[in-house]
Amino acid sequence: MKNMSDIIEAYLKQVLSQDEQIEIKRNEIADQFKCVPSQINYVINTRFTIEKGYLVESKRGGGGYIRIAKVKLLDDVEIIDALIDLIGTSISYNDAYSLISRLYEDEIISKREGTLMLAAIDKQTLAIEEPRACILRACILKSLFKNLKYEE
Amino acid sequence: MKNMSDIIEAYLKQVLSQDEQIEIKRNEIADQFKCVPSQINYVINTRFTIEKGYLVESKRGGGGYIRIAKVKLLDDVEIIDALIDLIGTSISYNDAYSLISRLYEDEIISKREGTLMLAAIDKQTLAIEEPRACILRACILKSLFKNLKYEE
DNA sequence: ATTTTTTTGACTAATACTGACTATTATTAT
DNA sequence: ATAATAATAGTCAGTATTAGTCAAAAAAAT
Repeated sequence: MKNMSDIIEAYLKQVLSQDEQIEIKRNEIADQFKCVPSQINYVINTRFTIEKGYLVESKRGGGGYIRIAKVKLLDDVEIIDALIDLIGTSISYNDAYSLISRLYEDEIISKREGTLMLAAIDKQTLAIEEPRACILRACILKSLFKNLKYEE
Repeated sequence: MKNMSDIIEAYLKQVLSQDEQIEIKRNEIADQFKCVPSQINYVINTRFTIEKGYLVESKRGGGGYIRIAKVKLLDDVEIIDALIDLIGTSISYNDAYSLISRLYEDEIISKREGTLMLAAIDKQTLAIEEPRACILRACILKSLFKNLKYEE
């Protein structure tokens, strides 16, 4: 007998194998598996991450839900992962520019997407002093790059 | 779509898809959906905001009404400028989400561009506490939107 | 023995629903 | 004309219904 998180994971994936996306009620699943509701969050946070190819959205309040969708990982995942490693925890605008250029040259992003990325991380936009701007820039850039890995 | 507010929203939008603007009687809609009249206000205040592209007018007293109109802007630049104005100096993630959705619905940006924009401004990405995150988010979003106005 | 993963629950946050009270406008009575 | 009444819509705060967070305890793996 595996642990409960694995069982819930398997159950959700089994349902997902039939539909492209599923909508669950956190409390219902928790009841079904006799666990506390927050364990559903644990399962989702550890097993249905974007890195593993899932997109999760939710809404609270009456009629609330958690929606899990399977996304298609693209071919360029390895290149992107390599670039994410290069970003590290801090990166200058110029180095970021190089990485974005690289994505454009490899035809992973369009010119317009590249321009948008640059707009998001330039010095004037971030409007803070240097050591912290580089850290923030790295966070934003990594988030942008991660999102390039999947489709839909 | 399980909760009443979503159902009422969908109904109103369906009627709006046929006419440019609609005029409803609050009590009639409340009767129709078996809810209290103030729920109609709730739906309007949460779903038919100016950020989402709607204009609402009303009149009380005999012959009173609530009029909902889909705002129509002329060209892309105008829409973008209007949205930049709405950003102001500080904006929550949810409000930003509405604005980006708006650009997508108006076919000014692709889905992937929208996803990238969201990735650049989400809470986890910015990784700072709330008052300052909203300010930073506004800076980034304005920079992104401004870039949409120029094509190469 | 130590580290990692899982489980738990108290607390927090977001969204939806309700009803009593208020505000405005139109109509009717004086 | 003015005042009273009827017919609307608005506000706000309280309750209900969800989901999220976080850190401690427990269990499992190393």
